[in-house]
Amino acid sequence: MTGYSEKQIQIMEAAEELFANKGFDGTSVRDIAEEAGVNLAMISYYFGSKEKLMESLFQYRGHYITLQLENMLQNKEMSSLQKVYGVIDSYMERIMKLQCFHKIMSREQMADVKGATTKLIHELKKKNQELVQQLISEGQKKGEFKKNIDVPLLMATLIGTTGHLVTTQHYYKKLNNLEALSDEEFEKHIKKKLSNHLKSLFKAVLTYE
Amino acid sequence: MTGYSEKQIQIMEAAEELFANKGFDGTSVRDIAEEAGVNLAMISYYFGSKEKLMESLFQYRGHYITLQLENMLQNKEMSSLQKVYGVIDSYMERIMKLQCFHKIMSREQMADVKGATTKLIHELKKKNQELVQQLISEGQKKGEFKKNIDVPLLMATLIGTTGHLVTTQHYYKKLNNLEALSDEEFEKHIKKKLSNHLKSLFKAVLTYE
Amino acid sequence: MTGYSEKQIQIMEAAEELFANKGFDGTSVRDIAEEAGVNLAMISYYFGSKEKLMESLFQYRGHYITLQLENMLQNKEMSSLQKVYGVIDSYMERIMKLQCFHKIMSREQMADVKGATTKLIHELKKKNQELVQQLISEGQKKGEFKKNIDVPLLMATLIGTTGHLVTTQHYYKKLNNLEALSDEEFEKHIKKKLSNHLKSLFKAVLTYE
Amino acid sequence: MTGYSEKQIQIMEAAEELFANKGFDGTSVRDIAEEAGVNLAMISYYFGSKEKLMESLFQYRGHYITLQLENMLQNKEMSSLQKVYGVIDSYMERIMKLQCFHKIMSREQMADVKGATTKLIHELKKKNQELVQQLISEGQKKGEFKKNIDVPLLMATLIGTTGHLVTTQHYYKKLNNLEALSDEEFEKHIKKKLSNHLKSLFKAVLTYE
DNA sequence: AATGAATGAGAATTCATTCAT
DNA sequence: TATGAATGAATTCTCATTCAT
Repeated sequence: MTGYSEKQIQIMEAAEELFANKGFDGTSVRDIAEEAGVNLAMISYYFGSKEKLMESLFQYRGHYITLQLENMLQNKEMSSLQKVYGVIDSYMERIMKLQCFHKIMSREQMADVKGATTKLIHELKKKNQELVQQLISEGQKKGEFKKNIDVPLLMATLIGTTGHLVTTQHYYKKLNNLEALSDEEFEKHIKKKLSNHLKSLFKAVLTYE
Repeated sequence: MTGYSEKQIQIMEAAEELFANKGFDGTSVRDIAEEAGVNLAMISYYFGSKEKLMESLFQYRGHYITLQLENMLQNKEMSSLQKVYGVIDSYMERIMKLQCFHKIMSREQMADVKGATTKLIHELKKKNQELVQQLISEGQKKGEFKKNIDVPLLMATLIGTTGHLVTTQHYYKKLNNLEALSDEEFEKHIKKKLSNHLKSLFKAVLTYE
Repeated sequence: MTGYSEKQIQIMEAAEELFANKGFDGTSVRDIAEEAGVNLAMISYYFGSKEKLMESLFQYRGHYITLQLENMLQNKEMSSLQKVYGVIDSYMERIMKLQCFHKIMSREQMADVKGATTKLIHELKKKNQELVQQLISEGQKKGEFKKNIDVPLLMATLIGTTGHLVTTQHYYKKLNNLEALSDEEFEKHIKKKLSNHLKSLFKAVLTYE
Repeated sequence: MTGYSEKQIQIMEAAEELFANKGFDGTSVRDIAEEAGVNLAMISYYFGSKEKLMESLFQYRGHYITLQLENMLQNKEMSSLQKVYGVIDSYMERIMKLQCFHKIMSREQMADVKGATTKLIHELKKKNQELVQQLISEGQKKGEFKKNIDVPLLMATLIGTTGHLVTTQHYYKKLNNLEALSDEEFEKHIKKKLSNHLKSLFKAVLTYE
């Protein structure tokens, strides 16, 4: 139970796509209302303001984003590398599923003025980094991983590479002659490639071989 | 000779910072005029419109961005890996120097509607990818590099990691307790770390050891 | 029997206070609903519109306002001056009890466009003036009062002085260092002062000594 | 020199009339723009907002209102009663000339929320009361005036009577069959009547005969 | 070349009211 | 009888741009 009505979700998802592609300021509430197929005044009615709609969206998606990974991390039978692979796939999967929301987050992270979303983003990043740090430390203790791993930069590579690919997929498609592929095929293609790429990258950096 | 007067550059650089941090639509021409310390009407007067100011900015910075690398790539005395290292440092250096402009480019790449900047970005990406491709191929021919290198994804890692770090440096600082550092110190710190990180990443992925 | 349900009165009294202090246009039906603790739609439901609510309020209060004085005026044992004093006290009392309503009337009287309230106000003023005129004439006939009394201006002094004090009591309090007094104490204080003031004024103007 | 351009004054005077007759909230900036014959956006352009336009109006008129009386009060040849008459005429004259502005002030004084105008009104009232107090005291010292004069209530009578007449002149006209008179004639008529009325009132209350 | 003044278009939001239940 | 949801119209204000000088 998210606490949002069907119509509210309809509005948030319309806003999500528009915010992702046109930016918050580039999107008018008219655009959102039209895209969502609701009356213009409903947006203020339901969310109070455009700003608060954005906050609601963050809460709505943020809720979904956080409580992942934990049970996998506690699994005693997986090797640390397997767990890292799990993190990679899970992260990638999540971004792929919430592409629009991640574009919005990317945009927000660039802003100089700290809005209501800043704190949420900070906490999300903190939590993610801690989980991965924990995982790497575990691998190091077990002797699986090298010493001297720079976790923050490793995170930057995971997040940056994935994010870059997602936000520039249109260019990627054109640059690599994949325009014939349907959206689904392309997503499948890119997921596989990216997964392999990141795994080989992480393996090379983390392990002794 | 860039063809831009001092005042025009003043305006473009003010716009650059604002566009980077607040987005194109989040920045008003009034903001720009104020930041640049020029009369409001000057912007339309000099550039025609806000849109065209953006295009001028791309031309102004794009001009600077492209004509790099070539002579280094033709150097016969450097190993391929050294050249790759050169590319990494040169790219990183460039992004660091033009952080604002790169933020703008990141934002633009997310947009769905293809503006006047789209073509420029596409060509830039194409050229970069070709140069690196060429370099990798050379390394492979020389037996320095492994076969089966996925250049587009490697580019995504280079660009994505660097870009992510630049655009989220504020979070990085806070997350890693580096807030005491001055901007300069931090930049130096991050450059070194990132350079090492990317080089070890590329080395691990490209070479046989 | 006024013909209004408890809930309707609740709404009208909430509206009365808000209209008095914020003006008709400065008060939203939402404000009224909230203040009255009723559902927003109830107001249209019960009164038809905000405008009609105002009219109902005028009817509700107007009803109460008019049917005063008459029996006192017919009293054969009071002197004319005593009757004038009675009018002063009765008028003052009424305004004090219906301060909010009188603020609303003051506001309405300034309006250029003649609303539904205009006629009611006109009739009220007419009736009042006639009654006082009658009373003065009686006093003149009896030789108690001077000739050449300008009744309309005398009314203006009665109404104007009282009204001014009521509508600006906040300033009066501050200007005369009475802020320590409770609302009740202040009302008592002001009533007494004003009664004395008006009576001495009227006595001086009306009588031969 | 008021510091306001011709166009700004044009706007303020249009606003003044509308605010007086329809109230601040009952007047839209559209109304003002239309009445003033200027473009809608000019109002924000010149004054920032509707609220600030109101403040400017208060400053514009307040400026004119205050610096009166003083030299008359210092005149050694006039009797105190003559000076009081002077105050009455001067006050009345002022209100008659700035009828609209005084309506606005009357409205503002009823408001519960203290806006930017509150302080100005308070100071104006304070100054006025002090000047009159001073004048009465002088008359008392000279033995011209009675002891035990309630100055604040006397002020209420001056201000209230005049104000009431001004704000309800339309009713006064109709009630006293003066509708045939032109505006100018009526103003002349009312001025004379009111002046006489107030003077006789004050004389009766202040002096020993 | 440069600018203060001006403007039409469009922004977000609030409003009184109505409707379906 | 009563109400949560919905809406068209109108609100204030900001915007990028242009014009007269």
